[in-house]
Amino acid sequence: MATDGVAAKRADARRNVESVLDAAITLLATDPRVSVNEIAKAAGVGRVTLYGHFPSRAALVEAVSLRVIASTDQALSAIDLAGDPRDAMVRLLEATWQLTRRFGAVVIAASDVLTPEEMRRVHEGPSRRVRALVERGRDEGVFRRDMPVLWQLATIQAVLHGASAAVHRGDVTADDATRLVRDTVLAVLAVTP
Amino acid sequence: MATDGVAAKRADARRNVESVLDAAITLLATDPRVSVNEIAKAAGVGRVTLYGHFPSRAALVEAVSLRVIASTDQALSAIDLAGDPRDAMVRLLEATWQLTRRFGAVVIAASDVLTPEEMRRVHEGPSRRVRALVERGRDEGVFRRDMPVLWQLATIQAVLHGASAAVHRGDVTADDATRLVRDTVLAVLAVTP
DNA sequence: CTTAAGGCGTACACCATTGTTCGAGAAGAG
DNA sequence: CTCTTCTCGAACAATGGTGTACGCCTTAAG
Repeated sequence: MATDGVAAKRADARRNVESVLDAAITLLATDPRVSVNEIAKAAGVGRVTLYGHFPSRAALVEAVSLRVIASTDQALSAIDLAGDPRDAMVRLLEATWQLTRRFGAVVIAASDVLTPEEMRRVHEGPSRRVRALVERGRDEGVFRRDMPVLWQLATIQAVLHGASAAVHRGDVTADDATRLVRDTVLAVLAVTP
Repeated sequence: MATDGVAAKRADARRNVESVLDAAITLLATDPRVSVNEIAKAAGVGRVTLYGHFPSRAALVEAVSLRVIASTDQALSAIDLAGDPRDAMVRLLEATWQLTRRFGAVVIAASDVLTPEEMRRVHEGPSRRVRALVERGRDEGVFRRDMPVLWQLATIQAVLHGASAAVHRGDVTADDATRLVRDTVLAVLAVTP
């Protein structure tokens, strides 16, 4: 009965776990404090069933975070970061913007649950790539060096977050935002003439 | 007994209202969901007493919002917006940055309580000045025109918010942030060479 | 000093949310 | 088909927050 050393869940159980994770990601991405009830309802599953798979709300949020991180890491690792740092940054931004739109406020939900240490570790993966690229651009003289790298990373983060809010608010369309994020970040990073 | 047509509260009552508002602003500025209990405790006042002055948590948050708005409006109306738009923007940013640091997350608390309509109206006051300045800069050819004004405003907002977070996180000092906010926003607005 | 307004703590009702228990029934695995 | 696993709803306890009622004490105002 066990194809593995471990339990081997039934098919509908695995299906339900998937539904719950999907629903949780979708809802948490726009409202970090949705109730377990709403998540279960959106997943087409009873609340008790959900608790059968995740021992607590915190555990669910953590599972969602891990999935988001994995998805993010996978998407970003596919990006070619070679060549002119500006072009590489454009590619990286494009992908990151899609991820920001998709996952948005999950980070906030996570920060309510994960320890600061875990949060730091979780952030590190994706931001490492951006950081490396920014540093290379600085070394090659195409990105300005009169600001701390950490500040430049924070600004990129802020622009992405702000763009997400602006789209949600209806100030700009999602398509326009792609271009605007790109141009804005490049303007921030560019060396002053 | 009534110097006015109205009630004329006792001296300690007015003092307590002040304490509560001060404490509420301080606490809400870093955590938008503090409990009434904590606010009362921080104000050195019983929870019941607080409810004697504000009928509900929402009413308190609204009063705080009004006070913050008034304070903001007063601070910003003192800024000279004439002359080179870039210099005027620097002055405006300096003041806005101080306000952002001081009041921070009050906006978030407000958005949980006020209707979207009220929120819009409340935001309009302060953002009107920034908007007018950005538009003048565009007309005079010193700010770029290949982005929507709304986007530029959103970006300024995002940079300020991000700076606040970066300082809180310890990535940069508050003093450095002043300069960095200035340089970053100017880079975003400047016409491309 | 007298009086009324205000402050304080306790206690209570109310609500939403989390997490658990139970038993009947549906659905997958063999 | 049978057996085991899983689902589901209802019901329950616990928690933590909001808002109210009451009685006693303190303090400002005249």
